[in-house]
Amino acid sequence: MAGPERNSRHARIDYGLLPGLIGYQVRQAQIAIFRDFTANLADHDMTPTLFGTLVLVEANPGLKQADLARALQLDRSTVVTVIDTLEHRGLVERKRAVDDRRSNAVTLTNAGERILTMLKPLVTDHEARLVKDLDAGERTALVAALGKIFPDRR
Amino acid sequence: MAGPERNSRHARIDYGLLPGLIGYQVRQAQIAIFRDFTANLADHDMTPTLFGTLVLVEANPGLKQADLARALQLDRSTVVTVIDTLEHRGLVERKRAVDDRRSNAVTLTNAGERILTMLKPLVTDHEARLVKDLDAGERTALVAALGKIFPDRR
DNA sequence: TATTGTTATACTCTATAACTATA
DNA sequence: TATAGTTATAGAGTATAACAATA
Repeated sequence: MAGPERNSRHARIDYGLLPGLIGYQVRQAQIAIFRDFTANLADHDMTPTLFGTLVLVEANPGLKQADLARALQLDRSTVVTVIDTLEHRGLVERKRAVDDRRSNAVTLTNAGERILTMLKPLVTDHEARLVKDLDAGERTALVAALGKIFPDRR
Repeated sequence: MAGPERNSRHARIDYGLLPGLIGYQVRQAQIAIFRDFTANLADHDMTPTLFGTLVLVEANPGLKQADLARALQLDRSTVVTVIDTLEHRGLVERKRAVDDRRSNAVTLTNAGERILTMLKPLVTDHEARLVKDLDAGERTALVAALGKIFPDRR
């Protein structure tokens, strides 16, 4: 067949102004990232939010749920569900905070520490796939630029 | 006030390895972007997916639903819901495609054209807020780098 | 045989509102 | 009065599986 048609059997479409929009690019990237993350960690039934929670609890033993909510931009009620999930799996524990008895101090269990040790290399592999087409400078610039997009982080 | 304490009454937490992860940064940015987008376009009850669909249909009159699904990384069944929503609002129309009678050719209505003309400046404002702390070079680099993260786009 | 659109269905993630206990 | 955690509930967005029509 002559003419400008491409090899793909799918229509070649015009993305209009979308490719120039940060919002569009971030959204599309996030869909791809989430798929790769969950596929790569499927054996551990792990999502980015659950993993991030484990990392934050490890880095801040006794972290309070409200602080976790602020850190991950989640509602307090959503954090209850997240901690419930991890607690049911035996990966974290809630204890009443000594300095403020309204709060829970969340800590990793030994099992939680072990899982996190296993997960980190998998996440490193996942990240390596994401940035495989970026050089070191592009990668650093990307992280820095993204960080400036949500300046409401404390 | 002396000392390194900050003004915030909230705990200052250690983000551990999260800030270095592309996946984390993209996710946090996306949450912030989605909130700003929907707040800014609340009067039009518009989401990024609905807006993106209008843009793609405008740029590709007669676009087929399956192509839209590929372009936005959505399932075909999800696209049915998206087009239903826009059709019920009178912004797009489905017609049977002449070249392939399995497919629908989706087009903007006049109302859809008008709405899109109104929305574009609002999205431009939204985008300007997102990148307000980035210079032009950072902005260009960010778009390019994000585009390389989901290379499965056709 | 494969693809398109559709339907029915269910799942995940998230938020809102109201409650309680503490501060 | 305000905040932390919880519960019940609901909504948005998404996908899976099965189907009819068409290629």
